[in-house]
Amino acid sequence: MIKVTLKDGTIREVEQGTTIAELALSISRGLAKVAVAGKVNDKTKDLSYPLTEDAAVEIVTLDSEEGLDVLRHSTAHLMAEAVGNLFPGTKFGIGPAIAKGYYYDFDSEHVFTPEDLVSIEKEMNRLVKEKHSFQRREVSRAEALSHFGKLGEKYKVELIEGLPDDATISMYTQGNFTDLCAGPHLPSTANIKAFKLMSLAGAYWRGSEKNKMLQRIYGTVFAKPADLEDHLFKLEEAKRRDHRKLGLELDLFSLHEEGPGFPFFHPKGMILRNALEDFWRQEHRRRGYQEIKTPIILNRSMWEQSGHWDHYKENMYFTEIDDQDFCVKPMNCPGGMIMYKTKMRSYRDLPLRVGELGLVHRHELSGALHGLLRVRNFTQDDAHIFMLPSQINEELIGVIELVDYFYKVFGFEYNVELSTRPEDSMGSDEDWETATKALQAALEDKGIEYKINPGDGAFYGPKIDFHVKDCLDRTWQCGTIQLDFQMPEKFDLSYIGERRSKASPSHGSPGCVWKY
RNA sequence: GCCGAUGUGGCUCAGAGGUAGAGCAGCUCACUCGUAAUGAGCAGGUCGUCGGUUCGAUUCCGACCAUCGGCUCCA
Repeated sequence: MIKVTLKDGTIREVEQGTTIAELALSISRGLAKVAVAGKVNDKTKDLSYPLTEDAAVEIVTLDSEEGLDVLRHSTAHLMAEAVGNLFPGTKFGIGPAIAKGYYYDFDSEHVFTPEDLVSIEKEMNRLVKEKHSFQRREVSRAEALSHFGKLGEKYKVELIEGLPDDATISMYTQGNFTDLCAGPHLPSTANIKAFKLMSLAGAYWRGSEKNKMLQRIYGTVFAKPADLEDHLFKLEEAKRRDHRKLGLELDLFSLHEEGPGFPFFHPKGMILRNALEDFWRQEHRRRGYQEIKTPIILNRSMWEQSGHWDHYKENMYFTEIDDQDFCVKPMNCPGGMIMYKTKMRSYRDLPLRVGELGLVHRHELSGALHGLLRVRNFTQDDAHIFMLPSQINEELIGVIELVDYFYKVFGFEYNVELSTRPEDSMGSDEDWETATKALQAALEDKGIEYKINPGDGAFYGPKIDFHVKDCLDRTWQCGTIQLDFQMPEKFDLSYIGERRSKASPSHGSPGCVWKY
């Protein structure tokens, strides 16, 4: 007999080899019915997993996000099987569970159409009726490679090769479809009761535009039909709240072929903008910010000095004045640097908090444009904080609180990422290290959960990115807090220190708490 | 940029190889009924752009432009 500690803390004695499904049944019939997987010492396992030693076990049900993830992932496999049946020769990419559903990437000669989704859905229904069980099998690396190698599943082979040496490699089979997968899965396809295929999209293998573009099919799935309907209804409701639709109906703004990504603000839209700006000014004034305005066009040599010419050129627009090259600003910081240098600064002046509502232009990829959320010009409510090294932490925390305050006022949900040094960047490793640590420290002091986004920092410094959610739960990178030691150095900024020594201030650039 | 879809009057959409319609909005007149749409009438489109096929294209083909859904939420 072994001892199993349940979620509520009770300890149960069961025979060695008892599966999680049997354990669930021994607890209650109702629980066994909704159980989809188990967690053994915090590791998710199939219901068929036999318990061999004392452990903490939790039954995962469809009432939880974890349970739904199992359902979603299994449905992805189901869809892959259907696609494989209908379109022989299809190669399989990955098919993870995502929020509210799942997707699967396929490499197929056949170009999928919306009509195909209907037939794939039918095939899925057929497979559900056949009640195929999901069978797990653990295999050696060599066996896995040979299995998928023989089938010409090059993406699977690539995945296997990328697995860590000590990884347990497992494959799941249902019906005549076998996939490389860590699991866990539902006991059977029969447990999939409420799904719908949603859309088709192109997606680069592993998200890199250097790789081949695969065809992605998105699907959604829920525990029961009522939940699915509820979700579809909410999607419809969200569409009605799409800012692009509202912008048109309420006569707030418009977009035109004459200027893709360059929005026109109408009188009513300006009323909103002005109200936002009033609020922005009020809150910044309260926090010790002064306001400036710097030019939209500055000469090339300045952009060479700032590093933009070398690191940001592909996103910039250019013009010529009196036979000299000029650039349209993609960022406000260099203007702020020039402003700083207009007079001698003392350490007593620091921190110097300066805000700017600056109109910036950036060349975004045509396919990325989206209403007012991804545009080619926008007013960025930028700020430049010039500060002593000793003031960094406090200032960063102040900015984090400011961003949080603004988002809370408008009811935005957001998540936070820490973006680190990109390949194409400038400055010493030490500076990057210091700056990244400082941002990290500020986040940790505030107790904010964040995830690291490697290589996505600005070319001159790491940043904290705030991703806000839209009505369809899509996230958009909005606010960002950057800490850079590069600009002050490039522009030779200085202040007179306590001992009359000259030193270079640090520059924090809390860009766009919002942008519009 | 890449994959797929779409592109018809201000808006929402229908339509077919032979030179285009509906509703709403707009304008005029009447009604005055008070808070999303009363009646009658009028006006409004080189059917995204440019080429090609054809006796003829907005409808077929191609290119381009724009818009929409996506482009790691990692086996």
